Amino acid sequence: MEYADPVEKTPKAQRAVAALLQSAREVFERRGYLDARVSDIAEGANLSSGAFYRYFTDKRHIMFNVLRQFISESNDYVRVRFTEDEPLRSIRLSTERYLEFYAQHSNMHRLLLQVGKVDEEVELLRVEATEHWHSRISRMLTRARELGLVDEAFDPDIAATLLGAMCETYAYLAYGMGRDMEKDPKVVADHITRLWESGVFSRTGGKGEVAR
Amino acid sequence: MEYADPVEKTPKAQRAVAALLQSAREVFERRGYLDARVSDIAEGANLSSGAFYRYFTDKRHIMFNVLRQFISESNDYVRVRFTEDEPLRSIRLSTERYLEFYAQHSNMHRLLLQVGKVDEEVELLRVEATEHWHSRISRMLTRARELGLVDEAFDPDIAATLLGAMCETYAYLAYGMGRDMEKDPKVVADHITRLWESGVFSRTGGKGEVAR
Amino acid sequence: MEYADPVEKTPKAQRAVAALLQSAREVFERRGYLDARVSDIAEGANLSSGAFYRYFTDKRHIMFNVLRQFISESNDYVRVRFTEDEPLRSIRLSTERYLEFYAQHSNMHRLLLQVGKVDEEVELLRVEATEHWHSRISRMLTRARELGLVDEAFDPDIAATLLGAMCETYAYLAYGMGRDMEKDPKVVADHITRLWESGVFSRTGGKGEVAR
Amino acid sequence: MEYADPVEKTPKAQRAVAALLQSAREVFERRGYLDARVSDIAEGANLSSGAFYRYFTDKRHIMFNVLRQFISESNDYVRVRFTEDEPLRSIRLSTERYLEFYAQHSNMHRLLLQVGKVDEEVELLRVEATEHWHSRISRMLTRARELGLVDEAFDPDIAATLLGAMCETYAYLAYGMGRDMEKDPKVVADHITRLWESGVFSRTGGKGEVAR
DNA sequence: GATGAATGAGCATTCATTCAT
DNA sequence: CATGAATGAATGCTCATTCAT
Repeated sequence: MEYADPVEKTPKAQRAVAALLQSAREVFERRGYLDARVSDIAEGANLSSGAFYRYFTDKRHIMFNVLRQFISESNDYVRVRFTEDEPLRSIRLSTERYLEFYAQHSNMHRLLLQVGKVDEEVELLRVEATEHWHSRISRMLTRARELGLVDEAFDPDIAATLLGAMCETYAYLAYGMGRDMEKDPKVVADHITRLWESGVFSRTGGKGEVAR
Repeated sequence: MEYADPVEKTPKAQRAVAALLQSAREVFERRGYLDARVSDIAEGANLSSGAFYRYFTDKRHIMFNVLRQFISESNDYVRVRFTEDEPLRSIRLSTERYLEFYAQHSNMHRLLLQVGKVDEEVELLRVEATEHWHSRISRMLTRARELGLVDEAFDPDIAATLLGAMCETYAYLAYGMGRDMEKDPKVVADHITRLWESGVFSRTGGKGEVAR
Repeated sequence: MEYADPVEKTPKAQRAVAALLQSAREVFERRGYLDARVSDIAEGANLSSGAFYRYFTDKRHIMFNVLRQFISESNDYVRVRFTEDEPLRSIRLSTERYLEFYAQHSNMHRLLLQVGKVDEEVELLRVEATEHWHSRISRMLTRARELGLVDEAFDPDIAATLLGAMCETYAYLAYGMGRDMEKDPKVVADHITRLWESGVFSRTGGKGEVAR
Repeated sequence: MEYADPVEKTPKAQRAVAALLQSAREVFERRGYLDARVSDIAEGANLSSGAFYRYFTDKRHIMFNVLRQFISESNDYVRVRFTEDEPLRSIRLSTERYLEFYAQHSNMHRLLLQVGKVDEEVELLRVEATEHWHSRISRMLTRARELGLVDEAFDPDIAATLLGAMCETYAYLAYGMGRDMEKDPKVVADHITRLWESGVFSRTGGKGEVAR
């Protein structure tokens, strides 16, 4: 937080800020936050390292800006309209969107995760963004419950968190870590949605009751 | 990998290794891997920093040992026997165990996650441990499917991964980040299991009861 | 030296120079010479840092101007007319004036001293100003000696220097350092003058002669 | 203050500290505090710059040590025994000692003065050392006053301060600045003492009373 | 086997000064 | 003339690792 967005008036300065942000993003993606040198960032923007400090307090400052921007983009992309009589469709769409975006920006997600593990405040930022998404899903569920579409037994908050957890970790493994897993967002979203819809266990199935 | 476990013969040397591992674990938990100083670790074991290098190649070496040991403990704790005719009961138990262990060792999990984001090889270690757990669940599911207990539509691997994802992320938020969430492993495991059993959505369209 | 006084023709330029000098003086007093930023000086004069260099060669240049001006003010204030038949009265008055001025401008004195310790040439400036004062006193003494008012044994130059030394250091401690000392210029000047007049030791007192 | 004296146990470490202090003193005398580089100090002690930080927190730390040591040496040198029935002799001796020491260590005095102007805490150290000397003289005067040797009109504290001021500033000009002045400590001490003894003005002289 | 002293690479940061606009 | 963006030299400091004792 603490860090304000740089607001520059002259066009030249605005260009410099933009170039620095772009360069920082590239350098961070390439080398990670810890190994990124301010001089590299500046150089990537065709600026001297001194110029960097005209616009940003330090490396952490520009990192915050880069990540905030990314989180914001991500939020925008994932946001979907809620269709009342088909709540699962909305959730499925949002899930798919999340996976798509992750797949396309796995490097930035990697960065976000890395920095979070090293910088408490960034982690808070990240988690709060996640929770923001959860809370939207939670609201959808609450509404759906009012419509009698959702099992009364479920706490919408927990359920939303669990959904988010599935998406996030699956995406990390599939796209971030490149594990050998189904990659198609549609297929994965489908699977998740089905799990949500009917559970894993066969409806007709005999003994699959919750064990106690 | 690369690093062999230190195998010392003399009792004195064995004690030194044990003390260093213990100290390293404490220091890592307290300060994180990056900020941990070798000298602190040595000091915590009542040894000089020079002595450290008699037993470990470098800081990374001891970190690997500490983390491998933790992962191993974790695996042991989470392993449960599979009860064929009550697969959900087994899964529920394993889930609960996982959450319990996480709650009790959230600092070590935090460490493991941190280091993973900074050291590729450690991340592999961590992910493979996770996948090991997934694969056990996957095998349970496959077996349950053969018994007709599981919906044919589900890919056991994906399902297992999704289950693991829920546990892991939920635990991270609840215990690692201390977010304001349900903390009781039993309650959470219950929720997750119920989701698995019947899905979120009401079967009858009505007020879908929780299966007992 | 080297630096010429800025002589600007247009009224605008003259105003700029005046504003810069004023601002520089304030910034120097507030932060000291070393920590003063050219940009702060310029800003204080409502000018860009680039404009600064239109009027002054560099930071040192304006510092010289500020200090020369201060020294000149000081000289003017301290100058007193010599009353032939009452030399002590003149000296006392000059002493008092010196102390008064110092008390009122202790920040500038602090600056002058600071810069002197860091810039040989400034120290010369300062010392020469001091010696200029000394030499006036010395001339007074010489004249007084010719009149038989002063003990033949005294070298006027040394005596003048010693007088100046007393004033300067006392003022530094009392006004510059804020030590817990008599602050009233009149009282201090009185003391000093009395010392000059009759020495510390009791005239009638027994064995207080100069030890050899 | 804040800084503790480095107390090292092993002889090697003690030698390193001594070498660093010696080197620091030389570098400081040669280049002044501000322009001295830690690396130069280390190099002068045949050590790497890293080694420096094993013993000292930073440049300021070693500077404090160097200056404290110097002040202490100076105090020791100047301290003289007080001869009750010849107070002036004691004062004269102390004066002479002060001048001698200053002449021999004018570079260190220059350093002390320079640093004081830039570091508040050092200035306090310096001033307090000075005042310590003053207070000793003050005590001598008080005692002498009790013996009826000193004019009742004099405040011993002010008088002591004035004496110190004369010595200090004279020494600075003569030895520190190399001005063209009498350099022989005996002669100067003589002059000062005479001033103290009988004042500048001729006893028999006509109108030289203190002007009011 | 220990000790702990020594090494030295590596990077962030500041700000006086210059110069394109 | 003024602006304010860009330059870039210069150095303090850390700590993993090595090595003399």
